[in-house]
Amino acid sequence: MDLAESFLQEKGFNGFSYAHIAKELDVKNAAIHYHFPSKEALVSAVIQRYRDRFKLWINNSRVKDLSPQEKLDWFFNIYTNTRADNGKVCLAGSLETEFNSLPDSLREQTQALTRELLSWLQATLQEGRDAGVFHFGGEPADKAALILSSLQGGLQIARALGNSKFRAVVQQHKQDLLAVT
Amino acid sequence: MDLAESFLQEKGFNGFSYAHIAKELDVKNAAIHYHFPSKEALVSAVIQRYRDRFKLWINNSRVKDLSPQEKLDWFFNIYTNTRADNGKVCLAGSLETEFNSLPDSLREQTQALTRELLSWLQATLQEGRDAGVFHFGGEPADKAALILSSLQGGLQIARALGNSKFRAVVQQHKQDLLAVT
DNA sequence: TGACAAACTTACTAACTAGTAAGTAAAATC
DNA sequence: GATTTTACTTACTAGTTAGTAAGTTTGTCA
Repeated sequence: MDLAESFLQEKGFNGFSYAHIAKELDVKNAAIHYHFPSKEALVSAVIQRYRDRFKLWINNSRVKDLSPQEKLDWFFNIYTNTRADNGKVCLAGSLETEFNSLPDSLREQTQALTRELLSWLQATLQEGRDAGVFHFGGEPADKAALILSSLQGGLQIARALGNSKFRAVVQQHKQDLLAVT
Repeated sequence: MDLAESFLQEKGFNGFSYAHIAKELDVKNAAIHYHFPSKEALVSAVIQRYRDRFKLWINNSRVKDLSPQEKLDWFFNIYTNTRADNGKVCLAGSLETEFNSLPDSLREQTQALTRELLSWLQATLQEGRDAGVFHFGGEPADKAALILSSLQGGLQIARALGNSKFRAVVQQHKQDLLAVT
């Protein structure tokens, strides 16, 4: 599952095969089918694990009790670390690019994951604006959509044009949110 | 080339084959190899055409003579129309997701395309801020990276969660840029 | 009318894809 | 000590992939 997750983020759903994983583990192709009957089942388990992990984090006091600014920094850092790890891309973003060639169950998993990221971000933005530390007009839901989009897209652009482009995105968000208007 | 471009934006580089194009055109597989010796050559020609088209547009007086606000609207509309056309995704974004499994010449083409989009956007933001119609702190290059990232990412999120998420991104950008601080 | 070239088709290949069926070795359980 | 379960391997299959070589039709031009 670790390898599948890595491959998804590095090469996309259509970019890796059972053979890639088998070679890496030095086992045969069929050994993976023993644990996961289909590629669909394997990737579904990977997304589920990712969702569970995120849920655990945001409900843990280590994140829950942070200030809105620190929460946002924590969230940005997830993406910064993803970027630093072999230029990986957000799992949700990777799956969305190939959404049209995904089996139904994986589409649903991708939808659920994206919804969960988005709603946590929305709540955090709301909380920060209510506390007077974030400044933005419009709906928190819209600002959340903008920020998540740019993080997903930023990781992709960074692949072509380098790390500095991703850092620029994060920095600009902080500038936009924290600037006293 | 039209079909290849569509498939790239709908299913990604690894998501379509010569067979898909051949079937659509009602010709044999080998007929495409006659015109484009390799998939690499085909996709390279598609990206080059896309770059040429963008260059033509931005240098045409119909776009060149617009106000910064109108220019930005024109740019946003490219993405809105891409979204409306079968839920397609930005060509650059599609290629970046699979950047790691792309042949060298396509990586270079993708880099060049992204750089061109980014530098036009940066110049337009600069122009708008100088004219006093756009309001943002920090560097125009960073704001350009943020906007392009979010448009690419927004098209992808829209696949999972629907059109409204993409509209939210565009609306929030206008809110952020035009709000008098 | 004949030569030539453009745009194919037919018929392949070698490599890779997800997935399966049957057999095996070792460890856990009764 | 016998039985069962776990975690594989061996040996496949049917379908798809990009790509090739040789032959065919069609239109153009001298």
